[in-house]
Amino acid sequence: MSISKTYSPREVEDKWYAYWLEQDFFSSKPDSREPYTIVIPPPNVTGVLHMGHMLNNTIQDVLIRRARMMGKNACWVPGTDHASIATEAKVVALLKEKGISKNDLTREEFLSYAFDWKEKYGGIILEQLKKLGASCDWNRTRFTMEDSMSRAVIKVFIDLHKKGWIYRGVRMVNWDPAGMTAISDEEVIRKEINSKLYYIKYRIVGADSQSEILNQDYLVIATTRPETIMADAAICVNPNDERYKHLKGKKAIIPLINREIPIIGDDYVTMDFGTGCLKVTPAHDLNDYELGIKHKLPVIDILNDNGTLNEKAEILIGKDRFAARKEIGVMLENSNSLQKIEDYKSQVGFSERTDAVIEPKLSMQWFLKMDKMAAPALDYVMSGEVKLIPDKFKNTYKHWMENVHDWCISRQLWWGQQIPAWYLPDGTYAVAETRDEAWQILKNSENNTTSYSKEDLNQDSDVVDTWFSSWLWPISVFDGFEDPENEDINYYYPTNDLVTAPEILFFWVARMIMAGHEYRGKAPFKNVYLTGIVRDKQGRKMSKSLGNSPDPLDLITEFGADGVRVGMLLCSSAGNDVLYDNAFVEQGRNFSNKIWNAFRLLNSWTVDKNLSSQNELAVNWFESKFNAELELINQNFDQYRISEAMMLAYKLVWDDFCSTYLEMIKPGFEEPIDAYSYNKSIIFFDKILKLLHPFMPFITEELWHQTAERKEKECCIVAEYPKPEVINRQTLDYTTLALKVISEIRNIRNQKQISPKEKLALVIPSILQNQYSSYVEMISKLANLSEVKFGKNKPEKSISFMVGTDEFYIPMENMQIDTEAEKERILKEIEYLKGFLKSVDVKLNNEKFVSNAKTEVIEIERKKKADAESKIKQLEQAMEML
RNA sequence: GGGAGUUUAGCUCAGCUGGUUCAGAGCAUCUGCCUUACAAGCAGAGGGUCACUGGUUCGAACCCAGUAACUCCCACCA
Repeated sequence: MSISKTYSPREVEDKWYAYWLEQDFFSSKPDSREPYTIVIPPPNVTGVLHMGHMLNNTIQDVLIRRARMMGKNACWVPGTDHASIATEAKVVALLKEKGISKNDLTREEFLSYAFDWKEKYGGIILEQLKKLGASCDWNRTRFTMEDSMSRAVIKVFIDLHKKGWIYRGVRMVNWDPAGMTAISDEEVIRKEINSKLYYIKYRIVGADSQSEILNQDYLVIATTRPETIMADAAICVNPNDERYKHLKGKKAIIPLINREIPIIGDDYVTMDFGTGCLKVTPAHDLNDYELGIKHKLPVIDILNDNGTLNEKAEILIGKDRFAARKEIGVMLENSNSLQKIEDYKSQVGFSERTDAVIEPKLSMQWFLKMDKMAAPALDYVMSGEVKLIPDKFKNTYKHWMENVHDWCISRQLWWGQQIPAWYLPDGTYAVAETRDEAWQILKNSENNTTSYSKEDLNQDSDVVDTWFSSWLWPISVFDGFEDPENEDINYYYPTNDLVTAPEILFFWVARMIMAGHEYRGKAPFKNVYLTGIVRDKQGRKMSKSLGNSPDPLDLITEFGADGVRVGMLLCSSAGNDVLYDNAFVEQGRNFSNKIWNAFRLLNSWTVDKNLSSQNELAVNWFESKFNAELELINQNFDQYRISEAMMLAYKLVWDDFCSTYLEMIKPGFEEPIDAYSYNKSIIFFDKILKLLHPFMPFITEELWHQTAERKEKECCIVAEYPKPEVINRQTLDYTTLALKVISEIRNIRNQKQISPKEKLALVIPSILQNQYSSYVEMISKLANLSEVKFGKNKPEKSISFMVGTDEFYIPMENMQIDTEAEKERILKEIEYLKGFLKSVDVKLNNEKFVSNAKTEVIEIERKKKADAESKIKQLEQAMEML
């Protein structure tokens, strides 16, 4: 049977994924084993897989598969997030295409459309994860808006309200005019924008308009938002500002609408910024709002929820705020109220979900007090009970937790958990799960409800922030709210590792810790592995809009899931951004191919049972090598240096197993191999497959079944992860030196342009006879030698090379030896060594060094000196011979 | 404006407690090879003033101070 020269992943991947599912290998139930649990950061239900997911989920799958093989009860809980703003926006857009406006629908109708849509397109991303090989327990798939999880959200809301941590209040919120909802501070992305600073003249009431001194006639105010002048409530100057002292108590007139406003003083105003005059617009700026409260100014809100101007603006009613800004500029110009326009850079907030410019807006919202919850959540991380990997994020975390703001949790949307607050027409309200309970609460309260009936109650039309459901995720996926003592939650909680992006450290990670502490008394996980952001070669974040992101599924088709996984791991150390390049994935594919071909070689051998066992040295060496590397790999895993662990495995397989071990034992063309070597090699390969399985699940499973007859259910995915065994350090050291000798000989071949086919001879210094006698065969084979001798002197016609402090010779009787070149090479070497020796001598002659340095260090220096001297001596002898 | 981080080979990054695993790895590059597992390969080789300037030390990529560039987070200067 001939096997393809290249590995073709496609059928292999589908076949094994289906088989794993069929055998139920991913599913987990509580038992006596130690649990190892990961909850997936739930992707948006409407999302499609992007490179960030690939990285994130590859890491999770590596961790979970390794834990499974190490005998733990591995449970990876998948699911999706309802992502209220993003999903609602998509549904609204879809309805719009059908000619349906959200405003024309009832809440129920809209939600029914939304659920239909979710049923149809939701969860595509989970199907995509399967292509990557994700070994989630799909029976446990959850959705943040399914009934039971929603009930948990409502329960928590009511509980926190009872505790007095949830409150309702008028606040300046970040209003997203595109999403038509308030969003939290964390969802606002600030960007520096090139804008214009408009210098607008406000006439002063009572000033002599004929006055020759223009400056007394009007004030000039610098603003980036001229469209809000109609909402001005005052003009504010610094009371210490000499320029404006005379204006105290006077009034100014808003241009265009000619409304009078007072001129007030407050030292909030910086004198040297702009003109030193500030227009106070309480409805549209947070500072102005606070200034307005202090000076009891009216709030004039001139904007509709969608960002257009309303009738209070008096002019430009119905125009969008940005259109209005332009028009006002022109209008001010025409009415001679504009002094000048300057270019200006300012920080503007954008909605994370819709990218609309945020409008500060006063509105009634629900808030969650954060101070009480933040304190313990900070402790978990600072004490190391929850470890952030890498720990540089500790600082950022601390800073945020110490300056945390109350969390605006209400959203003016329909897609989400509706806030369990019930209002009477007079504005009194109760927080309760049902209308009946709310009615009971209100009846029992001191409020007078006699004039109302239960039917007069209206539920708050807002929903809670999506994060208000996802912060419960590690508990709610195990039904820990509805049934706090159930078997699952007690077994799986707290989970082990969380793998997520640093971007949502506060949105999500910090809040999960808060919820975990509040409702389980324990943080929800022990380690948080923070991946970087996947960027393109130029360092730009990969995004759909830039079109710089490859489609992960295309990559999987082209390079195989294993190749893509390896590629992602190769370019990603924890917490560092990933500069993605297809070259990494290619490297991953090539690695798959390498493993495939190692198998082809093993598979091609015929075993001769009558042959005595050979290659014992090679076998012993690789055994030790494997164990030594396995130890290192495990150490790296323990430190979550997964990329490093991957690279070590890569080198072990490619360099040590393929390039070295297999070449050592490979029989000649069409010759059989002895049973000992063959069986050992199969055992090694088997271990290698297991070692690689967490990184490359598909190819390893495939080959695992090809290398031996396997019983039903006997699969690599559930095989026991190799354990480090005996390491013979001497074998490792001696072999390393022998390999060095081989490499030197090959190098000389290259330099002297001697064909690898031409056999050479080698003279090994006789003092090394003990060390090298068992290596003669191996060296001869790998360096293609005809004869190896032990000797004291340099053969007359020969080339020499050094390994360590020993000089080896390759006799070259038939070859032309360029004596001059050889001399020159040796001289150069001697010169270098002498320089080196000098620097060592300086050190050793330095009394301070000898008296201060550790004895080991001094010993090392002495050895360096001795080695260098011995090398020089040998080289000088060689010179004489020439 | 405040804070954190980064800067080591052409690229991506290791380098742990200051000293032989100290200047490393992978990729890329160059040279020679279609050698009966693999050209998605094999065998070799060449790449670095460890951002810069000082300091501490017998000894600094590593510790300290300053400078520069970049990145991220936080923040209400119109």
